[in-house]
Amino acid sequence: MADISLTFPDGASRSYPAGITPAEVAADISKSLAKKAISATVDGQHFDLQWPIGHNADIALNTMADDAPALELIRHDLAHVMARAVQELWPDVKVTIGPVISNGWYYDFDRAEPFTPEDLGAIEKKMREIINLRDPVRTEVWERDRAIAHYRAADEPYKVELIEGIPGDQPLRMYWHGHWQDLCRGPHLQTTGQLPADAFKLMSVAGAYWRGDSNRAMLQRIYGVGFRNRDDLKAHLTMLEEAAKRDHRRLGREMDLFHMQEEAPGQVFWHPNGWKIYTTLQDYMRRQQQQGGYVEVNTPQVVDRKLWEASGHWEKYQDNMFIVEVDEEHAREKAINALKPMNCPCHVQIFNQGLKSYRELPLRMAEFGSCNRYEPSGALHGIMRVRGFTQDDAHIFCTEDQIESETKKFIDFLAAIYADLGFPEFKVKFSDRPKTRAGADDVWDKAESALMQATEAAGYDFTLNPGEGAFYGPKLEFVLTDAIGRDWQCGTLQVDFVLPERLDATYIGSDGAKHRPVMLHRAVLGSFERFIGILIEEHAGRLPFWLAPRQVVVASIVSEADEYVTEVVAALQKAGVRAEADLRNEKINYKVREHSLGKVPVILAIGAREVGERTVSVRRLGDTRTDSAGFDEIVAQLAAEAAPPDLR
RNA sequence: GCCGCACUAGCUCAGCUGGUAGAGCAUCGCAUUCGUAAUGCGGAGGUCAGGGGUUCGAAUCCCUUGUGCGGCACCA
Repeated sequence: MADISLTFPDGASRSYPAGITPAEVAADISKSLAKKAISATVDGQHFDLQWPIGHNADIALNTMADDAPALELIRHDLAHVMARAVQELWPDVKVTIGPVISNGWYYDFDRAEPFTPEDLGAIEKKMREIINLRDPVRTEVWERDRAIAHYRAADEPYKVELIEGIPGDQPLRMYWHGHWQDLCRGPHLQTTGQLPADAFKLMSVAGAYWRGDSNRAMLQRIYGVGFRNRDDLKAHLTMLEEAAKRDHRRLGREMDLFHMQEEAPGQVFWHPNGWKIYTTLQDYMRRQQQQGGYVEVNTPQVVDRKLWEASGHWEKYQDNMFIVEVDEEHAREKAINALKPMNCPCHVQIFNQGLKSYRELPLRMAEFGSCNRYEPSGALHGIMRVRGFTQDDAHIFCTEDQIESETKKFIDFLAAIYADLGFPEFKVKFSDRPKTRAGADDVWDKAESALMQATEAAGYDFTLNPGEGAFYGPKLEFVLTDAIGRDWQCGTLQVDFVLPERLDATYIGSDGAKHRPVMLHRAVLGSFERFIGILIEEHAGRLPFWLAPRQVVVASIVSEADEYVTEVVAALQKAGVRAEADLRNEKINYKVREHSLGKVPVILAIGAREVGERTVSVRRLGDTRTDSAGFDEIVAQLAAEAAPPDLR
């Protein structure tokens, strides 16, 4: 066989017979490397030690010291070991797929009985036993027919279906972890003995549809996390505990911001503290919109189905709308209405009043639109995913030529607001045409290219989300991440050539003829509910001073200070600071603890000394030090801090 | 919506295999005037999510409805 040349990371090259495996290369270099190696990187591809190398290539041998390959292999092999453990414990369980995900892996099984928490413990135990067997990992390439026949004989229908879905010319790779066999593209470790038996944990079991299709079988998915060593695992589990403390549902209760109850599932009862955040944010957004050239409107909640039929929403989203039927006792004819699930059709109605000139475009029409959607019960999540919410919604009516400049303008607008609100980083996703959609393909071509060009012109990278666009047009999504790493879409920008057509929106062009405007649907926060949920989690409840619902508590140390405390509170309130007095007959320790737990950013403690000096003792949240400040000084300072970022 | 799990005082939670409900914190009362993360004592507070069943007897077992939680699917 011809020789090939392999180039190592240090630049050195060696000649080997073609078809040599990385394992053999490692053995050629040293015995210890042969033992320590876990995989190779060949021309940038993660490569199994057993795979033959057929041509000249760059090669690096990986060990457990190499982060990315090590973690990928640990998690991938653990997925296989878990599936083997499950089938050893319950031989009738059918296996499906088990990919690596962030921090771990999952594997989907078909089993009649549900897996219990006790089962997870038994599986973990069996996994450790398997790891301790130090079984070799072996791989072979199989012919397709042989693989199908094998899985038919083994009564593994999901594997048969997987293979049938793989293009015929693609080789099928089998892996054995000891006696246990799985179809897998690899790569894998040399032996299960290379797995850390004390650095993984099975986390949960959950339902998951086969191939993500809600019409198909519901499988049982077991999630696991795996790391290189026990300390990393412990650090991960600690991080999860810390993240749970930031959960907006928990902080919402602890800070007395809002509650929800079963008589109104998916809808928020805002308490005074939470509503203060909401209105402060809304006031800020209203000022931003005025600066950004928007006009603000307000439209009806209960709207006849005829409008939703005209817009096309009735056909597609009827099941997700709150239907309001007017009783025949109240009306001559029974009318079917829906609570508005979005604002766009109503905004077009405003646009359609009177003739619009091209001189009025772009017309940016904003509404803090209160919407209701009957979201599936399983989708509800705290105040992040609700059935009643308010969007910072706007529709920009413009010409095709204005799409690019309006898009760029909007992205800049959004980025500045996110920065003000403490989110300098966000993800951008571009979603193109979905399978079911309105409008002709050439219109979609136009919309997609206009939006993409504008995004690039604005200087933002985006990831493509194929087929995820709205039914009327492509969209950009601006995504923020919550405390436990879940992504939430907040801002959006959607190009729409369809709705103006359906609702017959027109303007008079410079040529004196009627033309269709384009609509850009856009939101920055998305919904106030979701955005506030993310704000709470991002700051772990310790909101920036200007957004904090309770900014200052002035606490007396002795009752002789009460009068002066009241005077300080009044002065702060007059200066626009949300201040309150705590005159209760309690120790200062007690008050400091309580208000600290309540995430009040500033506590001013006042005892006999402060009364005498007309000063205050200042304690900032998260800081155990205290400072002394004069009366006028602290009022001026806190008033300045209380100003929203756009008014500083 | 689907799969699984859960629901006990305002909150966090205990209550073994069925024998008739408990703690801490919060609340209320009394005492305490205290220097930066819990002052002491006392009182009150629950149709054990709702409904149905099994049983001499159900917080506990079964069915059902609701809501929540973790995923999946969905997200105009």
